[in-house]
Amino acid sequence: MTQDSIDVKVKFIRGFADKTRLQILDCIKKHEKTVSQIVVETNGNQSNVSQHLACLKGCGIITSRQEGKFMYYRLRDNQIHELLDMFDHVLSHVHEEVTSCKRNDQCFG
Amino acid sequence: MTQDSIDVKVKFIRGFADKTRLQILDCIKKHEKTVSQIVVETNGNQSNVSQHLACLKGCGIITSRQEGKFMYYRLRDNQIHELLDMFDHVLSHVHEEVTSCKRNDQCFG
DNA sequence: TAGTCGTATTAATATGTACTAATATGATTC
DNA sequence: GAATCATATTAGTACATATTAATACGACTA
Repeated sequence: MTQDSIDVKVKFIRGFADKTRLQILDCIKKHEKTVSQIVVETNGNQSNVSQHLACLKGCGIITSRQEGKFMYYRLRDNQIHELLDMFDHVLSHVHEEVTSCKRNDQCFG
Repeated sequence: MTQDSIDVKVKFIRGFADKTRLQILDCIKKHEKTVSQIVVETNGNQSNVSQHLACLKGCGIITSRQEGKFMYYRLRDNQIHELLDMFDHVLSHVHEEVTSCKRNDQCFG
């Protein structure tokens, strides 16, 4: 694996590694939504959501289309959908261990 | 999705969202290795690698077994292996966009 | 064309996380 | 049991990232 491709990989995965972003993804998982819909449904604030959407887009996780003054965001493609499902699936196995870990040092675990 | 389970999900995914940790995972992907083997192969330093291993373990991504003074680390199970493969697979599609993103604000994208 | 609505951007701040160096622990060997 | 080897932990620091509030932009509408 080249240095470059591992950097891209980190960036891509990091797109999923945030609570707000996972909430957004969950929110638009079934069908596209506008920014304000997402803001309401995730109980977020507009600026923050907008920034996370830009981040997700930059990571190749979502795409958008404009319709008048609205921007609709949706998952990039079905592979992203499958990846999200895979997370849930794997997590159903690991859940207990992850929960019980009480590490409290610099490495967030 | 409950608040609790989304927190666990974030934690789990974050386990993968770091260059050093991805390098470690790549290193032990095929078979278990000792800490010092990993240190050498990833060109890391002992303390740092050790901390990341603890992190990965706390995230439910790897497990370990002791043999004398050696600790062997390996992927937790085949699902983790599949997840790593899935990352590579999805990335082969998204690669260009992620690379070309030039965002440079607070949201790392 | 002024005003409003939806979204994006900017700047400031607070917090989280990775890294390094130093030290501690625990198991082996002499 | 002292020394050595493999690994873990701790403390300090630097850097990255998330959040908020304020502001700007762009597209409709009256």
